[in-house]
Amino acid sequence: MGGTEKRGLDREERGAAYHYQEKRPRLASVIQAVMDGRLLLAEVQRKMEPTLRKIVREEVQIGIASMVESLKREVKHSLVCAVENTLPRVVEATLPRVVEATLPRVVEASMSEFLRNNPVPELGTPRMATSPRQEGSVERRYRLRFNKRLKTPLFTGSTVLADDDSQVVMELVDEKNHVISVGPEASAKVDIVVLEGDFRREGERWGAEEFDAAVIKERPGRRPLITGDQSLTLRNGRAVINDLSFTDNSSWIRSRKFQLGARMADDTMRALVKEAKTESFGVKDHRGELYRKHYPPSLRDDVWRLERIGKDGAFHKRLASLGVHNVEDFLRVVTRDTDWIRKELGNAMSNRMWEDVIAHAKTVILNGKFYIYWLPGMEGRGVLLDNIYQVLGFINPDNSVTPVDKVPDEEKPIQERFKEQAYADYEKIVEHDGRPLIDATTGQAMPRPINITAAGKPPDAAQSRPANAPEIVVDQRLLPMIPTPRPVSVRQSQR
DNA sequence: TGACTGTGCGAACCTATCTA
DNA sequence: TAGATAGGTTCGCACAGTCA
Repeated sequence: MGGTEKRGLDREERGAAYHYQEKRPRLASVIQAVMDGRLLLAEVQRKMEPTLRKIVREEVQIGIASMVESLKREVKHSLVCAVENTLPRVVEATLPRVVEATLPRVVEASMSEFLRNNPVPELGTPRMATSPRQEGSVERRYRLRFNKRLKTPLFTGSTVLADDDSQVVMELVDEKNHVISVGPEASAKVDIVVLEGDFRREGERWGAEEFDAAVIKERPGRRPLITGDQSLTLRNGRAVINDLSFTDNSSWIRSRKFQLGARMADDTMRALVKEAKTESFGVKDHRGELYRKHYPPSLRDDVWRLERIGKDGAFHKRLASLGVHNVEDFLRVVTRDTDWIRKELGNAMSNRMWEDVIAHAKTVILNGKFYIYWLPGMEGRGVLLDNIYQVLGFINPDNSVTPVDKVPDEEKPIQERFKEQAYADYEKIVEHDGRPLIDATTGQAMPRPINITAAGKPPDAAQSRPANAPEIVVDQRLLPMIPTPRPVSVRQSQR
């Protein structure tokens, strides 16, 4: 097993390995490669640019230095002093701009002259009038964009979707964000690539070369990092990403995050169209999704879907041995005897962990069913409970129900004994047969059981789930309905 | 044969408790 | 109070079985 290379180990080294920077090629070797026909035009330009940039910078510096010297000779001593004090700052401030403004023209002119003097038949006529390699050299008129944010976190093997579960659409837009639907660009091919997670922020400028340098390839010996729609063809400026998934997690990369990027497949198009990228996101092992906790959990979820209870972990095994297999089982046993189940889990379950488990479990959506414990030897009397055996009220012989919060004070001791008896004899609790249940104090149908949190309030799933947990919307129409009540004689308060 | 899926193993990580 | 320790969870890796 590769146990020596676990989490946190050698990440920097691995990151560095994947960010191997190509050494700057010597001009002579580049020229030789071109003459041999081993380099394509784009490669030539990419390899020569650093050298040419250096030459231009040196020439500009020499020119400025020469100018300063002649100025010095021509002005009086006092003026020379002033110039000496201010010029360095001026030069420092203007030099980068001078270089940036000069470099593209020099590169272009040098390339043309170089290729005129060194004709390479396979290369044909130089076609790149502008360089997309440097943002700012030529403003790219259009840009690609992902129409929506991605749904995160992503898992290996899962299809990449937008945060609203729709498909992600690639769009070609202009500077006013209008989709370009006509012209050759609107039906061009687009490549989808994976980028390093810390590559630029939204709105920042970058050049094509920087973008390409941030592209991540799969780890050695592994399948391609993404599979599916890696090559799209725009139709009227749009292309749907139907089926794209990651084959590997993002933990091995320095930033531990990826971004999806999109670039025009054709170099000519890249001179006109800026690349797109998404926000950075983590890609987790597929098992992370398989074992993911549910927010909120459902009554039928395995108990390990609750926070702090690991699948096949110690608590899961202990609960299973006690007959607690799902969230409903767990909540029922908690309602009946919190102290007992708490002790059964042992000291390893700290108070804080216990609070987390309970808080998560109580965000469950109840299904609205009623349960009844019929008191033995007391004809027609029973205890009305919800799914998780919280007492809702007490059933009277006339089939009406006194809600638990409306029990007269003088009856509370005996009702408390009924409740304890129900919990002690819980195996005889049965699901309600559907007869109408009428609130004895209002004459209205008994309200359907609602969720009661530890704080005594209905849970707010959006508040209780962690920030990164997906929001689950429960369709209330799918929940069982309480039978429509028949008008029956309302039990008036007779005591 | 390669991709996919399930699972065992073990290291990293988190949290609470213990102890000096 | 801070460091050590212990117990539990999470997650990456590797491997075996299955399937197209």
